[in-house]
Amino acid sequence: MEPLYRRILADLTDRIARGDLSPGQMLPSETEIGAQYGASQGTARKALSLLEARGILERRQGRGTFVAVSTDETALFHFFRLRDAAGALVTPVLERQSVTLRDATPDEVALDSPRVYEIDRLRRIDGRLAARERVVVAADRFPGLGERQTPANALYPFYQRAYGVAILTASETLAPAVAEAGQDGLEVAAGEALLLIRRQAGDVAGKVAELRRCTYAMAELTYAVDLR
Amino acid sequence: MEPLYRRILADLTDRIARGDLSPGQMLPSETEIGAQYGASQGTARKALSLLEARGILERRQGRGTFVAVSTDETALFHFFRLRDAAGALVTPVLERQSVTLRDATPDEVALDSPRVYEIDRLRRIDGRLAARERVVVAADRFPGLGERQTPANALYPFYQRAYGVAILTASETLAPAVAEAGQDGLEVAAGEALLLIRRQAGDVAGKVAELRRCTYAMAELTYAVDLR
DNA sequence: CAGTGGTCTAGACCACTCC
DNA sequence: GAGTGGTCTAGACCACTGC
Repeated sequence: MEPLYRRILADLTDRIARGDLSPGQMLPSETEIGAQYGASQGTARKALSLLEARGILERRQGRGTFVAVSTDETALFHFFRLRDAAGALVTPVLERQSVTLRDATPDEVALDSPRVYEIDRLRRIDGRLAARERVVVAADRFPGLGERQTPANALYPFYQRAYGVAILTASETLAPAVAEAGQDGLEVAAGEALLLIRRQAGDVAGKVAELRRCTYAMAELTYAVDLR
Repeated sequence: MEPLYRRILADLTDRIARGDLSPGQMLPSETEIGAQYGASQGTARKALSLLEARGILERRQGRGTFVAVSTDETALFHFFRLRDAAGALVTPVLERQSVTLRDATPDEVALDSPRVYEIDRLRRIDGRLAARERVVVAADRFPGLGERQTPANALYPFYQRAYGVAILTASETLAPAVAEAGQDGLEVAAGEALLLIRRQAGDVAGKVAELRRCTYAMAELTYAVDLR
């Protein structure tokens, strides 16, 4: 028998993943949610606290409980790890990007979709073309992405705003490399150090929602991680 | 007024950090801990659950609550992120290591100690000298480290077993680099890709307990991270 | 079987936010 | 002042562990 708080947890997660509850929306009080599931306030509270710990909800004493909203700040803070020599956040500037609709390749099975959009972005760091990011998402989860205005900066707030897809987790694989001249369309010299990053990003329900392959020319840059 | 559960939390953390409660030791039951602090079982439970979430305690229904023990497995799982091309854990083999007692350098102020031990390790990956790790700890927290037998593999279980210092967190800074021939005493050719990693590792109380500077020759290797 | 943590309740009071 | 989450209690029953 599954504990009551787990059922509340699963049901709320599901409703948020389906878009039944949207970003920024206020939830009923603990007492009321408890009543809806035939549970006490304490049991509803347990589920709500767990959802808060996962970053799915935000709760504030005196205000209420809200579906967490992804902003440029939170997205950068969680998922953008490039820092300069002093440890300060680096902000690449978009040079150009293209969006293509195509068939998924075999190594994109995790997206579980035959058709995908690929967003290809070239960005400048300190004036130099030093970042190339190829982002792939399932076409059926992001319908009409090719016709939309895609944002110049963080994609995750856009995913949430336009499609209700909240990115909460990512697993990355990093490898250093030595550049060939002009590799990946970047302004890099042969023999320069590069950092190659592959990312799988997951949504509220833990499903893979995005894949990326990035190349960064790393003169003076570092990648910062916290392990727990 | 600080909430009761926070005082229990802080006090237990402190007792573990001081070595008053040692790794593997069983704690009293929830009810009894509550009684010791003049609190109910539910309040003690809240503190204990938080300590479990932080990895400081381990709790098991029917068995009891125990101070978490660092094993080779948990240490590798949390803090050793090198993987081979297939994503499997890489196991470097110790070639040789040396331990030196010396004055702390200015960039080691985080250790808050005038004297430090430096453990310098060279390790083989797939038969090649491909890993150099320089580990620095405060001499007064690890007395006699130079005279002890230091382990061939994971240091963190050793820190905990021998000195009661449990490593729970680490922030790392990664940078790719291009090797010079024989750099850092490794068997690397000029122009090969390297990964440089600096780490600050924190203990139960959040204090910096260890610094490391590592160099890895990365042919076919990757570094895996999970972001949340 | 006794003892542990895990779930759940019903109710109290406090701290904060907003009108 | 009304409504929210945050803390805390006392007690119940269940599920699991180990003797």
